[in-house]
Amino acid sequence: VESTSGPARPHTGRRRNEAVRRAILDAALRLLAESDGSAVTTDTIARAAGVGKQTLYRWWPSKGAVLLEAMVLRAEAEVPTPETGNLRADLTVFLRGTFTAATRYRSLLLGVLREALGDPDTYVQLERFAASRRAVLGRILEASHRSGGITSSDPIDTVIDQTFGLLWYRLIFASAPLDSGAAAELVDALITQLQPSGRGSLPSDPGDGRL
Amino acid sequence: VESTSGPARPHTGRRRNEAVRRAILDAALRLLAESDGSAVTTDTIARAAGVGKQTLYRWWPSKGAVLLEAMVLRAEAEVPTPETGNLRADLTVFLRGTFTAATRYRSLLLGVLREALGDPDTYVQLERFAASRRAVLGRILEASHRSGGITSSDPIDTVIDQTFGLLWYRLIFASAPLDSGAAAELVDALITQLQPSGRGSLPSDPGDGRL
Amino acid sequence: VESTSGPARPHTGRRRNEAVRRAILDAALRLLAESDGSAVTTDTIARAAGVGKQTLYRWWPSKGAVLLEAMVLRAEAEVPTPETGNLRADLTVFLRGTFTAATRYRSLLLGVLREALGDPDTYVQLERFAASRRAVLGRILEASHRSGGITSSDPIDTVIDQTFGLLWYRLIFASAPLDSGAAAELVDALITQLQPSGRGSLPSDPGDGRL
Amino acid sequence: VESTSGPARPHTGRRRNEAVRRAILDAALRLLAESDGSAVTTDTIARAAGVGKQTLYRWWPSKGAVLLEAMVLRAEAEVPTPETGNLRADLTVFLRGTFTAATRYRSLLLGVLREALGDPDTYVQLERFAASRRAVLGRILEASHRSGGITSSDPIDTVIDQTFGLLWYRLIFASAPLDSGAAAELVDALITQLQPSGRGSLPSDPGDGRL
DNA sequence: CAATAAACGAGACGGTACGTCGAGTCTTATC
DNA sequence: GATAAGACTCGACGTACCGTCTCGTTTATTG
Repeated sequence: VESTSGPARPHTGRRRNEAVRRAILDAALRLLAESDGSAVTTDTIARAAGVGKQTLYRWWPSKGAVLLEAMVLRAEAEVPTPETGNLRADLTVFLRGTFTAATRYRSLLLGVLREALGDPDTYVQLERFAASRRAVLGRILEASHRSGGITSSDPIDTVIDQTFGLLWYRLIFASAPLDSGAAAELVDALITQLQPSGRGSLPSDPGDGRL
Repeated sequence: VESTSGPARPHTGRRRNEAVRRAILDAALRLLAESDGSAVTTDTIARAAGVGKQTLYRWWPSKGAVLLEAMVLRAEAEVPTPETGNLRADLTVFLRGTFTAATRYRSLLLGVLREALGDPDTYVQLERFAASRRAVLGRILEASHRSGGITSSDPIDTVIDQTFGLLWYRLIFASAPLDSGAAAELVDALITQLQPSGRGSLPSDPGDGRL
Repeated sequence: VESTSGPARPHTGRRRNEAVRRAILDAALRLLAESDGSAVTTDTIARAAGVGKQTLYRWWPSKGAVLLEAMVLRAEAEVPTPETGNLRADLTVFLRGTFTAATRYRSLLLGVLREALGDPDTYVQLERFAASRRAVLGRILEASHRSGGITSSDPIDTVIDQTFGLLWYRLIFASAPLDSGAAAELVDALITQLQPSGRGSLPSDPGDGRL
Repeated sequence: VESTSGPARPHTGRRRNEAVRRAILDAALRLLAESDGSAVTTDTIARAAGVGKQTLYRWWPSKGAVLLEAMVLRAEAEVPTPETGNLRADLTVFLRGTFTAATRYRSLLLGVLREALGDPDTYVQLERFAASRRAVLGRILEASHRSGGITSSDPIDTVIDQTFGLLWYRLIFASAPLDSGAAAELVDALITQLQPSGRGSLPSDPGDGRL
């Protein structure tokens, strides 16, 4: 009933079954959680969802896209984006939530990453997702900046990339846990870093000749 | 039988032929550099190296392992590990070198990462490599610590993971370049972060400011 | 959800493409006819048939099985099994047809034999085929026997094995042609052999004492 | 600088080790007897003989040639070639011996056959061997012929091919045993066949239609 | 008794074919 | 017309075996 001019053919054919979409996303998620990741094939996803493979490809362009959508859905559902204006508080909430969710969906994220590294389309999508996450963090940092104590704005990109970098790095290499302690430490570090350098010395970087 | 990698490589028996090993590693490197990464198959590596596929599998357990060894070799050859004791100088040299090499061998690194995410053996090896890189940076940071200026030592792991995290994150997502400017910015950030939390700039305070 | 009363699920999904089956069999046949036999690989068969290798292995367990089925098909299509009751006539028609077909498909038959000697599955199938051919000839001989002139029935197995033995022997070693002349000679020989021994002499085996 | 008067340098260096030759032949034989034939590779033969692979290829041109020589050796050692002039006796001894030996070395013979079907050189050698065996049988048949009772000589080739055909056919397909009983039956059959046609006894028609 | 030459055990090597696995497309029958 | 089942094409993977090549050693012949 979406035409404003009243279609003679109100609707032909079966509609897209929303339950099927959820089943596929859930199956992908579940398989990634349960198995080692090498068992997540298009066939197994389809079978686990009780779905034909073609249905999968009718709605997503590739396997990676399915994983990606599952990931985005999780990210949006689980990660808070509080903007109270209090830098330390906002940052803590955001990072704690992000780290927790990332840890829970580690194999999902790494599965998506793997796909993205092999498939340009998925890569672009994942890049977009990463950019949107950066934007969220950027907004938190800038909000605090505007509302108060922070004057340095140039190195914000570095700070952001350090943050998500640490996140992905620990996801990949598991060099240390991504728990609340890690979040707290990182919050301190970022705040220190963003404050005006106590030393009067400004890093006099004269421009680096970017390509 | 056109070995694209140069001179007649005499075919030694009984002992492992070192020239063959080099030819394979070189071919893997070259293919990753020249092509989009999807063209790097075991067949193409073997053919480019003028080598039978079996020889490849005689010495490496999988394709990923070959890429990995090529990567480790590059890392060791290209990245300096200066330990003069001057934190800022050492850090700058190390990060600049690391960033430059990583950028040059981006497709190699990402190729290895992709393989590692799909093959447990390769993953373990890559993890080991990452740990050894962390150790190098750790030694630089701790050396400076012992030799003077810095007293805070607890959050070193966070600093290290932030550093390599930023490196890998930018390799993957290309959110910003990994050039000398980035290195310089990061050096400042890390030093700030490692200094005593006294914003009143009192390095005499041995407290570490952790909450 | 297993029904105890047979297949509740008659058939779902795409059906086997008969054209593909024919294409594979034809390609195998053609390649064996055209080339020296060493060029008949699974890859070339699949490529010549315009088919993925996987399809080949979906329906046949090995390369030999494909050749075998091609052979059986030819045998059934080309060799007449006349049973008029007239021994000499029936035998002549059968042997002439068999010899002609065998000669035409010599490389096919030898290719199958080679595969069978290396692969137990193919061997079993070939054995079955040989048995069915023996049965056909056996029926001809026994039909004539029942309908008339021949009384000796015991040595029929020997006669049969001599016949197919000569066929295979000449296919393999090409010691003499397998033409109509050869068929005629063999017919005479077999009829003579099956008739009651004109001499009253029984072969008195003296025993030679060898193990 | 080749002397026309033979080699000025009669022999330098180590001589061929006869024990090695035997070890290789024995190993080939043993492996064929023990295993299913697919386990008889150049590597396993060499290893079983305690010999380097190169030694094998120093003296034989291919794997098939090794098997072939083992076979010929066995044939010469085991099969008697009696020529007393008594057709029935000679034939019985010859066939009994041949059948017994062939049965004992079945896997050897079939292994050789398999190699020959894939390797032209081995094929030629095997063909030569088969021809020499035919010649032996031919001499027995002709000797008897010359010495007396048999007048028909033209179909000797058919008789010979029927005989060895039955031998190989039963080796391959195991349709019936190759024991003394089989030999006795075959002797009767061949003698009957070679005698002047006992029924109407009209040897007056010499035309057989062969080209 | 050295120097030389060949045979030898070992096993790395180049190459060809094999049979398997997964991605994404196409077809059939059903709902 | 959307769906479940599953057959299809394509291409990469890792393995097996062949026959060649070289190493380092042993054994015989020659100077």
